[in-house]
Amino acid sequence: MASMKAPAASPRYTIGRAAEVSGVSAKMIRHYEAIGLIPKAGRTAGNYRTYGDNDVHTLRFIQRARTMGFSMKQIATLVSLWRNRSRSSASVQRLAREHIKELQTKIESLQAMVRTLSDLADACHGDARPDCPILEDLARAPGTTRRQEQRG
Amino acid sequence: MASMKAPAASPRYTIGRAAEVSGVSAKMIRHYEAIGLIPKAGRTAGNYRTYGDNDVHTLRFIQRARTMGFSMKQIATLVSLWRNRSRSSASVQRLAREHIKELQTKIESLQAMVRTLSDLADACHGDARPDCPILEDLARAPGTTRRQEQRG
DNA sequence: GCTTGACCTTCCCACCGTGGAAAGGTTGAT
DNA sequence: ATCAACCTTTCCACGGTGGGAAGGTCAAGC
Repeated sequence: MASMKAPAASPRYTIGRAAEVSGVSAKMIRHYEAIGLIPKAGRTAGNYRTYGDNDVHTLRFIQRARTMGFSMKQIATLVSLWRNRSRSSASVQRLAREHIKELQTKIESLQAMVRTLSDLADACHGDARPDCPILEDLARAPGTTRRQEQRG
Repeated sequence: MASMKAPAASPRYTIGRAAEVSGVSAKMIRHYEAIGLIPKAGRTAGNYRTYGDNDVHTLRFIQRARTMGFSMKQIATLVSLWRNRSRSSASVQRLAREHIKELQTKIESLQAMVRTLSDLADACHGDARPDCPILEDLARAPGTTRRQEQRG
């Protein structure tokens, strides 16, 4: 490796810098290390953690996976798949599709809540009087006839 | 109605029975009491908590509000509005509409995740080869820094 | 009586993901 | 030498829920 302009065996970042450039807070970087999601960082003589470009790259990967709503556990798998050059794209796709299903399930249950609440809020006259279908519904005994609430 | 309405002065439930009929676990009933969401339960001579019909009714109210996705804080407000006979239906409606907005925001962000992931999963051939647009996307730097080409 | 087992009590620990804060050490610049 | 900005570890909190330990209570059976 006699390359002159070489990226200098990757610059070292402190945790604060790594946080800045990766978008993961210093707090969370330490946490990820503690739970074994990322390897233990190297240390300076003064016991400061140091990070290189590839560490930062990993952190960005994790960060982006978080914005996609993957759990820590799923991310651990994703990271190891990412690192494993002999992975199959099928395994990654499977994980993604499973996560999509989870997301859709969550979306549906939230939508059901919205439907119910919207109906109730619409039925509520919303003035100074105390009568309120929303409270009446919440107070209703289970088993009472309900209108819509269930998709389909 | 001058006659006695109750054949028995409101049956008393143990926490386990109250949990059964309200759908709130005994664990959570104690928790709700601890955080002041419900008043401290009465006790028997043997220090057991006792609950009456109205307590159970409140628990069911809380339970139903949970299934609608209201937070504990919102539920605390709802319960007090429910108890307060001079509330305005407008205040309840406002709370509900705010919650609906929160739910919709959450739904939208989940839907964005689904969209992104679905696109990526569709673009992934999903076979034994390691090439995978999903990982490539997660690894992609937001700024630029496209150092480590993952098979361009 | 006494034992058994189901129930209750309190208390502490865990999860996930994140942030806050205390109390101290290191670094780099003045 | 001092000061500010950074780093270190450790503990605590949130929302909500569950698990379990160690002990008390109660109703039933023998």
